Amino acid sequence: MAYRKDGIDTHDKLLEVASIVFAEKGYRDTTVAEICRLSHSNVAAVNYHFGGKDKLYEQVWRNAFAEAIRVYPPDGGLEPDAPPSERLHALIYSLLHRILDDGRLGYAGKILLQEMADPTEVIRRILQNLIRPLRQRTRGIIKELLGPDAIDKNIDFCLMSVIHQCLAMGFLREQMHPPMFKTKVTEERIDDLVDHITRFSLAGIAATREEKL
Amino acid sequence: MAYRKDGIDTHDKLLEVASIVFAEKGYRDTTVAEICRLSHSNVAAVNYHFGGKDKLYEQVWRNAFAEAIRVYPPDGGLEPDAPPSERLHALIYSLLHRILDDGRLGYAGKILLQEMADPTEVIRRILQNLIRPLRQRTRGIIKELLGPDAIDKNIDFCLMSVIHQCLAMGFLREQMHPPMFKTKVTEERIDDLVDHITRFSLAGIAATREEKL
Amino acid sequence: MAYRKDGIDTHDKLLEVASIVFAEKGYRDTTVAEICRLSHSNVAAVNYHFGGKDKLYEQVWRNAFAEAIRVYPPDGGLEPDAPPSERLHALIYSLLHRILDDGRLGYAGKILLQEMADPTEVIRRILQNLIRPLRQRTRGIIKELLGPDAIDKNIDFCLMSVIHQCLAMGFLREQMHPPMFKTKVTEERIDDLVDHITRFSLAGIAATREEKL
Amino acid sequence: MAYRKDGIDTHDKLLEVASIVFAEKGYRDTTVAEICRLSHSNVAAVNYHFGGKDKLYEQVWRNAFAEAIRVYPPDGGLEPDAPPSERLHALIYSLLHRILDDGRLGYAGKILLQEMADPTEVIRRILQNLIRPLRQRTRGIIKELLGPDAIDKNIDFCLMSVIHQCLAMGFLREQMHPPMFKTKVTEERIDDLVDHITRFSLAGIAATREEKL
DNA sequence: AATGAATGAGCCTTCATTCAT
DNA sequence: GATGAATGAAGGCTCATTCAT
Repeated sequence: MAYRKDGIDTHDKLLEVASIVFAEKGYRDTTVAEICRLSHSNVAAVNYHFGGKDKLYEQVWRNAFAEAIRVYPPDGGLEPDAPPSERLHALIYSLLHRILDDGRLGYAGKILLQEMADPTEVIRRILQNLIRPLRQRTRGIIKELLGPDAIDKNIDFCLMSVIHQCLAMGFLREQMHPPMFKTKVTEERIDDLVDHITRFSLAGIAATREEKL
Repeated sequence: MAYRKDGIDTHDKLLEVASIVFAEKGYRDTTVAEICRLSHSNVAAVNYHFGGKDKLYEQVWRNAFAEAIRVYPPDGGLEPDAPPSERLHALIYSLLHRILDDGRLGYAGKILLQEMADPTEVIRRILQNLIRPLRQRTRGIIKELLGPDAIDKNIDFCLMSVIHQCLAMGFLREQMHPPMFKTKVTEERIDDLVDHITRFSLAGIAATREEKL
Repeated sequence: MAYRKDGIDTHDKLLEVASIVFAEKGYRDTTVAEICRLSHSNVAAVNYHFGGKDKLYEQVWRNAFAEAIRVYPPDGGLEPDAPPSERLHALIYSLLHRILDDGRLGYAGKILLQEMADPTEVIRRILQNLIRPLRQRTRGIIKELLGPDAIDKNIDFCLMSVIHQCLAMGFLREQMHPPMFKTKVTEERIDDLVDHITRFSLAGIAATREEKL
Repeated sequence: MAYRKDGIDTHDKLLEVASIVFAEKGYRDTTVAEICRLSHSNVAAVNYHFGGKDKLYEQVWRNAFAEAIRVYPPDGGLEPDAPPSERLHALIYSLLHRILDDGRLGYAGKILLQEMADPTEVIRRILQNLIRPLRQRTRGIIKELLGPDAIDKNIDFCLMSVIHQCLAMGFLREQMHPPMFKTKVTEERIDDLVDHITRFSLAGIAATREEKL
């Protein structure tokens, strides 16, 4: 009985189901039994195929992140020598879509946020490795926008402002939305939001730059 | 010291310990047994004094929020007719301090963020009731800054930008710090950050306003 | 603070409340805390006044039985030399009313039945002591009706038939009523039932007597 | 013998032990731990195989009832057009044996009575579904014996008299025996009791019939 | 390669009772 | 005489993991 009825092997099915369940409930609230049940596998399957709940989670997470990067690359197809304002726009575009575009990314965005909010020890190291390039790229753009005299502290503060505007959308979207905003961020309006954050941030960055002169 | 004169000691000790443990581990990972052990109480103490783990959690949360509001009131002592830019500064000041100032607030900030990241059903209702006034206040300031012709969508987007810059500091501070920023936000530098976010945001808001003209 | 607001002392109030709660839920499902709460006493009151849950229960039971006997004495006011058929009627009358007449007896009947269905070790001894006289009286009447040649086995069988018709009313009234019978035995109809059981039993006894001739 | 080839052994052993323990102590006083211990199983075994204490209890109860009906079918092998007095005899025979014949039925009778005396919410529904046919059958026989002019009230009263004579045997056998009767109802004498109840009841029914003329 | 029965540690909660006041 | 805070034993249940097949 090596083959499944649906032609997907147990390993992949587990991974697929686990992505959904982990994304919705988080690591701690997800039970191995539920994943196996939804995968039409037996309860030992997770341990058999992945060596434990934590290992499965790590694998799910790697897949999610890789997929997010693949679909929405940070450069957005731009040449490295494009104007920094355009590169910032591309970066915000990719970051926001990764987080909010459930439709295309499956559960990658949700898992990313879940993990950031309540990090598992297993994942900390991966997170850092994967995020470092993103940080460097964004930092470079902001540094360019601020000019050669920019001090580290200001760069970091602007970096925070830009990135936090994007990331917080994921965290707070569901919790805060009904009570917080009148405008619901549907997938169709993500691009509006991208434009807003870009414009808002470019002005903000410029303002802190003038300050330094 | 098996028996005490009144239950206040045990009650308060339980609450204090619970604040710490809940803040550090979150609701789900905290065990009643641990709280009782650290409080030098019996395992039944939580049920006796609070009626259950969830009730204790709710109480901890209420205390944390009340304390945060008390120490850092949203108006920051400003008159209601102060200039909107000053009121925005005061608001960002109080919000950021509530979130980041562990020293003065104890565990209020951590618990607030924990709950936002991984909301418990118990808390949703409270959260909304308590946050609504804050949102209204902020929204009012931004509307003032944007002028009478501002459309809801733009107001909401600016509201997001401002609030998210602040809130995300809490979520991401620990997780992101080492890999993300060179500058560590110590308590001494919170005020720098407040100034930055205010300046950044005022410029951002102004930029989206010009757009609409 | 020796006196209560309502002028009933704690001891009696506990007893009264306990009668109700024990009758409704049985010994095991009744909690000391509930009795004390309904009595507006503190949780230690039961232990303080009665020495424990079991002791309180025993007291409640004694009261219930004594009250039942007092209100409906087994002889029904008849002279000992009344015709046996009348004395049987009086006995069935008193037994059935004790069991079914909640209105007048308070919870005596319910407790009696509760205990018979699921006897507590504490109570067994009391039950036997109190029931023995009743059994003897009933046995005497039936023996008279069966005549001098009656054998013990027949006397016992008729005794069972008569008593079980009455007692089972209590056990099965609530459980069996809706599904079992179209006729609901309200308090107004108890006397009809008394007449029925008397007539039914007299004929039954007579029939077994003829058999022996 | 920690692991078994299939779960049937453990499952059945659990069921068997549970039947005994539930029958002897009732639902509330039976602990899952005891059942597991006596079954040489782990404490989690009940939850694994049955989904909880209540589910196990329901299963035990279903088995007990099914077995009782199987061994002593209500018609006792009689044709439906047999004389009503014979059908009544068959019905009393099967009912009484179900209740009293521990030897053949295992613990079916005890559980049946336990549940009737102290009904669990879980079981109420089942009880009614299973007992309804029995009631209808008995009611039909009595109606036949009473003749076409019988009124509902009289039918119900006779139905009570017949059924209660049988059922009460189960409830009261152990509690009442020593103090109540000289004759112990051993299994050998059940048939004597069946004959007695049948004769007693036929005469009783006839007596109430004459009354109506 | 895969299964599923079985495990045991751990969790939250209930409750009768105790004890210092 | 009365209180109520505190206790600890016990109960049912969950869940990731193990192991014999």
